[in-house]
Amino acid sequence: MPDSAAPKTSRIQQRNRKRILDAALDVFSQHGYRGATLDQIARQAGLSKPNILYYFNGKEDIHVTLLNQLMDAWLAPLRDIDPAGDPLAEILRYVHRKLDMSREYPRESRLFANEILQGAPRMAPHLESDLRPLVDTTAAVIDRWIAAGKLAPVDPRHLIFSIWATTQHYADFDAQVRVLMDDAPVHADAAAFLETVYRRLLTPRPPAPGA
Amino acid sequence: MPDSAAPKTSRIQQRNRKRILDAALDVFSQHGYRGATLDQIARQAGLSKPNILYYFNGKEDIHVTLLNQLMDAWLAPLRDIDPAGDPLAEILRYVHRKLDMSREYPRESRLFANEILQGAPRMAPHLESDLRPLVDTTAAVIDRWIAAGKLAPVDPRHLIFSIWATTQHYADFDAQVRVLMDDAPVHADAAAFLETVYRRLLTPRPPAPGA
DNA sequence: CCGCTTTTTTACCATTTGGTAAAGTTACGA
DNA sequence: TCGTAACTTTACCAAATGGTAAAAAAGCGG
Repeated sequence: MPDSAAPKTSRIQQRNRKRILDAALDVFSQHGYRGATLDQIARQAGLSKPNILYYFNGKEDIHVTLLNQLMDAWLAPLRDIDPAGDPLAEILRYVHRKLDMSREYPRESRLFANEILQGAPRMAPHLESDLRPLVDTTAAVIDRWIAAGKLAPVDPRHLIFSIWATTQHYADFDAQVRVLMDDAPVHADAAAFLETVYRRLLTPRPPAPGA
Repeated sequence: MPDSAAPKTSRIQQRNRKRILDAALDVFSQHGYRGATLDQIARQAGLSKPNILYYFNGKEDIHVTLLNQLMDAWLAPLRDIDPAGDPLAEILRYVHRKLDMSREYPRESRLFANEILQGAPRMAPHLESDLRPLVDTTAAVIDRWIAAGKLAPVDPRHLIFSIWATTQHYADFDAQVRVLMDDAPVHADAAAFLETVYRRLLTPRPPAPGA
């Protein structure tokens, strides 16, 4: 019976693992992997350090668990682009979802940013195995939309990069944005701005008549 | 004679300070402030740790020196936007210069990215005193251009953010870009893409005839 | 209520890290 | 070439950090 064994995770185990991961998300996203300490995570989680090491095999284990767990949620909006939908609407919806995630999950955004900034030492395999195929198929979808004249021609991969960059900027560089935008409705304005950017960029225009 | 004293910095002092700062740029940009160690910097610089502390007052001193020193170079392209020039050309030139800097000075880009990501603890004063006024005046220039009908209307601050985000992305998220763009001419393609983006976004179009 | 498993705490430890003291070495002007 | 100031090295620390051992304390099915 290697399969249907008893429920491996007790109530208390589930609660504490969740607490630890939430605290770790706070600390890792703020200080990066090497800057975060188990003591900080323990304090934030309201547990002792050895107790944390009862639930996880070490600092790296916590970090990797977080990364794996978040990867899916992070890529969901890209996965949800519907090849059968209206091209411009699909892209704009994607932009807005990514921007919303920047606002609602800034810790997750910064965790990834930190990891990529340092060369993705603990995430490279996932980029290759999860992200890359997803980007490949999405780029192919966009290329088909362009070929069908439904979108103005652009490089689909750089388009995706620009969407990531512009939306995540509001989470990752929040400290800077905040200095430059004292109490303006940043998120709403950003949404309007990005809507304009991608609408003007992608709206197909009829070929100039002539020749 | 508090002013025209003897040359404070000997040849050897200049050389070693430069070595240390260059090594520190390597290490800080790769691991972030807390992740960097004096031993790493020392090894990279080819000096002993105490010798490094002969030239700088401590780890933080090195970091702050780097940040201050780079701030100017980093903001130069923004400062060079000419209010009397052709609006679209000025913006596009700015975009290309920023993109070039991403390629030629990725360490500097990552150093700043790390600092901002962690809340700009050692740079907040500079953001307030240097960056903010510069962005304010640049935004005013762009607003005037828009009012004069030389650019399509957009929020100038979010425009600046988007330029920063899209150009620095290629340095800061290089690890990700590299996974997704195996041996394509990333920089050239990015330049063409961004040219298209900002040209389509900012080219003023005559108001639709009607009413 | 008992006995066994799961969870938590207490008390440590080895290594790393930023930093210092002080002795030694080198450069260089008089 | 000699003396002094600039520079470098050797030998250390104290604190912080990731991690462990083992005892104590809860939980919990019977």
